[in-house]
Amino acid sequence: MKTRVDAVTAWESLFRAQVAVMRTIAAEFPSRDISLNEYDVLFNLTRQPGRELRPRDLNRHILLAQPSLSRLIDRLAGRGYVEKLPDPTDARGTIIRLTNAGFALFRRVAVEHMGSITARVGSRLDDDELAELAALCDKLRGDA
Amino acid sequence: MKTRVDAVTAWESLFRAQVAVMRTIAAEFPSRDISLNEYDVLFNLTRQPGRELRPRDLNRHILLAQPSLSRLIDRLAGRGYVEKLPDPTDARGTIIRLTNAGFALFRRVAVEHMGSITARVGSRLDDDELAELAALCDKLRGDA
DNA sequence: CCATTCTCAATGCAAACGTATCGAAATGGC
DNA sequence: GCCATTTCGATACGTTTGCATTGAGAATGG
Repeated sequence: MKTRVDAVTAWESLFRAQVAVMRTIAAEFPSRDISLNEYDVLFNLTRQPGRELRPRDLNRHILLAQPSLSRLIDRLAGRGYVEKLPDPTDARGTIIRLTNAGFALFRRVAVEHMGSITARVGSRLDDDELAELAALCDKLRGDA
Repeated sequence: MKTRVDAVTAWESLFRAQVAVMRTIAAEFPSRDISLNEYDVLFNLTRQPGRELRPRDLNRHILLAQPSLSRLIDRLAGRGYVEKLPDPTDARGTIIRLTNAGFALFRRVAVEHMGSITARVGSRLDDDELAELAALCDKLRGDA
């Protein structure tokens, strides 16, 4: 069956490309104040209205086990980059909100980080290819 | 500048797709004898003539720091899945060779693992899209 | 030919991770 | 309303990871 092989091949290519790009980007990642996973949490918070999200929802976007994310959030909170608020609609839950300090840190890091991405990704593919790649990956993710 | 934004967007899409697919695949990953990273090492060894490779070369394909890979290999060797041989052409180097037991384990795990990939990846994209995605990712990786 | 520099793999150590588990609160059936 | 089940986030504990460094051998160049 042809599709079986193609699916595995496509995943293999995507995975290796991710490894190759991630290696460059991680090596160039700025700031000793924050790790890539921590940055990713800040990034996801900036994309939400009010810059806040419950851990459970954050966890859907981030490749970390729930306890790991829980501790990562505690570390960010300890440094003042996020704050933990009680969820009025669910007494079990917590709301993680990006602080001004966290947003400032994000913006400072994001500029340089996006420069790395642009240099590494933008140099290999042209605009049409980038758009095509994004469309295929969005379809593959299937959150649409 | 349009390309800057597109490159970042494309990387974001690729990265999130990787997270989404990896989460499914990792959850379904078979066998408690081996982790995904360990499987990846075995996989890369099977792709080489003689099923052997030096740690340095393995490291290019795998997203792990050199000391982490070094210890991962030791663990695999301790369980008999790979063997460490002296490199006749470089007395510093070691050659990591997949054992028969390692190859048998790989094949046993690979069948089920590729089933997960096919189910998750193959169900969202058709054959043409899979081929297109693979081509773009290969170009992005740029090992060519 | 020797000194300097570089590369390969291993080790010490602290930080971060995953699995298993827990308490508390929400949900769903009866 | 009540008990069983599920969900949310936190904690315990062993494992894995990365950074810094080391030692040994290869390459360079004067």
